[in-house]
Amino acid sequence: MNLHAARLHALGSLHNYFATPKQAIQLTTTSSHTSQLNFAIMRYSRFFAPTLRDDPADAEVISHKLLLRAGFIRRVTSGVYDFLPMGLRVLRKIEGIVREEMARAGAQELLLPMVQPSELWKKSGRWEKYGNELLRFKDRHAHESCLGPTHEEVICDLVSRELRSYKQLPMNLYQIQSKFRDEVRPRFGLMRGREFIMKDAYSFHADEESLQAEYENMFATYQRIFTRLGLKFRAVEADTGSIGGSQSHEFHVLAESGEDLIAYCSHCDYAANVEKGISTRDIPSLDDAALNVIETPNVTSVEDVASFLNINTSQLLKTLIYQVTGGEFDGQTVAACVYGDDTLQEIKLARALNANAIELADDQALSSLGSSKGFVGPQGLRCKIIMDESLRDAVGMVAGANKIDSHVSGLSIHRDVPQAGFSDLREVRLNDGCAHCKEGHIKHARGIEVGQVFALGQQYTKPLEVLFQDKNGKRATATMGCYGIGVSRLVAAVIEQCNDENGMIWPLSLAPFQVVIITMGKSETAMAASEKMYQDMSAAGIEVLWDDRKERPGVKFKDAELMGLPIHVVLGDRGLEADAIEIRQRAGSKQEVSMANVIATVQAILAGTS
RNA sequence: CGGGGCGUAGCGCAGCCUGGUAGCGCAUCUGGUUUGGGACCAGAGGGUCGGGUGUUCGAAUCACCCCGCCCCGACCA
Repeated sequence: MNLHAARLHALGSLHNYFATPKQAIQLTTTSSHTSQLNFAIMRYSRFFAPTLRDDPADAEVISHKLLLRAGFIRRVTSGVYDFLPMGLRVLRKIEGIVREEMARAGAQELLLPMVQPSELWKKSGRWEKYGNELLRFKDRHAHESCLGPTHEEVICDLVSRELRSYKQLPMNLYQIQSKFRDEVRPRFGLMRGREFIMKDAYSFHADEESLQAEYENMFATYQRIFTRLGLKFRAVEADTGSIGGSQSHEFHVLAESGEDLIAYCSHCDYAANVEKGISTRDIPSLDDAALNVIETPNVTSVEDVASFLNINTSQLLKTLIYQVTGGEFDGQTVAACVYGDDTLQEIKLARALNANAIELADDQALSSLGSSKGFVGPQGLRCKIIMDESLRDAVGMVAGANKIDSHVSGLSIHRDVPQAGFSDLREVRLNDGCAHCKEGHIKHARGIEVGQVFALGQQYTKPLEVLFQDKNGKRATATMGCYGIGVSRLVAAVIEQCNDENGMIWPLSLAPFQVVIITMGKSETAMAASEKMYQDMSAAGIEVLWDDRKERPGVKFKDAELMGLPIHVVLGDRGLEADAIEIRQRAGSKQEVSMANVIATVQAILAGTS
């Protein structure tokens, strides 16, 4: 039989397997372990899971290293990966849990296209606003399209065409699908890919209360999902970013390698992304004084000015000039001020200005404002000036004099910068006071963002005209929420939390296989006992991989541990003769049981009763 | 986009400075000895040295350009 014919034959068996499992089991029991292609038995010797002994040189974080080493993924190009069978199995497990919980929450699954026409994005205004992350292209008819980074436009288009009555609302539709975002800097393997798999849900409502209820429903659903995935996580208040809307929470898996910084209160349950978090700071009490110009030759940075004048950095006013793109101040420069010992949070500033993007202005822009780099102050600047709330009543401050080698002292915001606007601009600092409970102080943690929920309101439903007839027979615009989970990112996030020096450690709910049978040696008895064990376990509904390779024991143990398979059943002549079969758990423990008790023991472990 | 680094066999690397047509470990294949924690011996296969141009009798090596990848920053569901 040539290879092609063998494949057809094997596929025939596979077909039978799906049609009648029992029959397939009979088919496989008749086959010996010398058969060339047997798709029904998960034999490691035939399984596509190429493991590596060394860490690949271009992997930095542990999840990326382990995913590559264990043969779960391979890189195709920057930020784009193949999922090999092992990786796909984990991905499917995660998807399964997400699907179960979304179904429980009352959401319905559908599938939207990845290729989207520019028209919809122009309607929502994001064709211009979304930036370079949106991969745009033209088809053969020169029609502009993009790869979907998210699906608000498409879902609104669909729903707008089918929604008639308030009686159809609320509804929550979701999909699990590939997204493409042309990230500036993809990194860390599955953690920040350009193409990635996301569960995105969109809910539509007749009113705000209904949206609030669904927001809470999804919030609770996310908590259940991440709990079932065995993760240590935290829900935090979040900026709404390019998705927009009025309210948002992010769900973060706590991990050192996380790209996000989370601020949380030591006392109450307040937690927020630093992009959004608020806190209280000590306001220095300074005496009001007259404005006075002082010579500060070559002294430019906050630290240098403070030490030159022998004052605290909190007495200084830090003024930063930004070039704004989009919004009311499009194309203009804007000055932003915080206390000298604070950091300006640029996302907050962009948000306060309703800008698409902000960028620190260059020296030229400074001089055209009549100022000079290193000596910028707000007084007399001919541009929009926005200050952090904490500066509202500040007096006696030191600021740049907008003149080389000069600063001013005695600056009073009310008196000297009366036109200033105020907004929350400062980044929360470690040990700041908690603005919510007023008792605790701010602490920091690193997180991997794996989910986010948004109350969008009518931001998309208005421009895309998602309309319905309300109770009174009047036309109304639907209210919307959206809810995302980074499914492929979760694969990495779980590994970041669950690993040791030998490799991954999958929780039972996510493991690519629950059990691996490790056959020691190649004696006929060990092979036959292993194959029978494989059959019996499969029949008992256990997901099992049989390591039938002609490898030495150490190699098999190392690979099983690297791949993090939870239960290892070791079958060798020694154990078989003594009727003491070793069962090891990847998480640590091991025991020996008689052959007759192996399956019951494994089932007890799987049921969590052992 | 700014800064730094890298690109030589499937993986990890040496060779480059000082030009002479490629090497090591692991992996793979064959044979043998092994077999409860990444074995050993013998043999073999596999590389247009990221690509192009130039300098040169001769380029992995020197010069220039391009491409790709990684890290830090900027940016970002």
